[in-house]
Amino acid sequence: MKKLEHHECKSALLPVRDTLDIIGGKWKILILISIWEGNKHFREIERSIPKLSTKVLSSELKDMEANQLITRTVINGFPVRTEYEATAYSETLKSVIAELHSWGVNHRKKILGQ
Amino acid sequence: MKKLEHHECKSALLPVRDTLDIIGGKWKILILISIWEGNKHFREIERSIPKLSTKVLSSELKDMEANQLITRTVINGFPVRTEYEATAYSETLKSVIAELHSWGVNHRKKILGQ
DNA sequence: CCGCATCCGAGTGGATACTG
DNA sequence: CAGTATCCACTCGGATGCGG
Repeated sequence: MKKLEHHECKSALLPVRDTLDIIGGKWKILILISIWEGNKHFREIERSIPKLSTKVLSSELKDMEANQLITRTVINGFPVRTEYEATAYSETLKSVIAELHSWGVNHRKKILGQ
Repeated sequence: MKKLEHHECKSALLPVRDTLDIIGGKWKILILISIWEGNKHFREIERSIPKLSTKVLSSELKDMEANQLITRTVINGFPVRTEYEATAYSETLKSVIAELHSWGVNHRKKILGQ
């Protein structure tokens, strides 16, 4: 993708903020990765991420469902079980995460090597 | 850059979080863009970004200086003036921002088109 | 097992005033 | 002009308990 020029930055802001709102929190990427790794159930996801409370997990999952990164399926029976799964669409975030990762690796090298 | 595979995600997390910490706040990208657009002085930057208080601006600028995205130069005289400038290094964020932007544009299209 | 409701403390961020 | 200090409202998020 081409680089943004300075004069284009202002108009670029809203979508940038949208994206940051969606993946920028403290937990969303962790949760997404946990699901990518195969965790499907609420407690499974909770246990896979230290320090994450049920309240926060619950609200994060709702956001992510609204943004179509995951699906939520209730399986009737007793006890009730719920399955969360990553959507194909969520895969499109991988290039974004890859870019964040790449910059972060380089930045860490730069800051520490001084 | 190649896509991340699932099993690589865990090790990818720290650098991703680093990057999000650096640009993920509510203001940092706005401030960076304001400086890219030519605003150099504290009050100039403040006035260019609605709702941004001096306290927050002050602390954000410190973070950004620590991360070498900007430089701070005090010009003696009276009244004292200070110049903030974006570093060449800060330009490396443009591809990250471009990726966030591109995903955000597409996401907005997807969400609204329903 | 799933996940919401409630309570509550800590931290964030806004407004304003003030110093150098 | 540049930035800090203070006060305060508000939000966030942790702990816990409960209902389905």
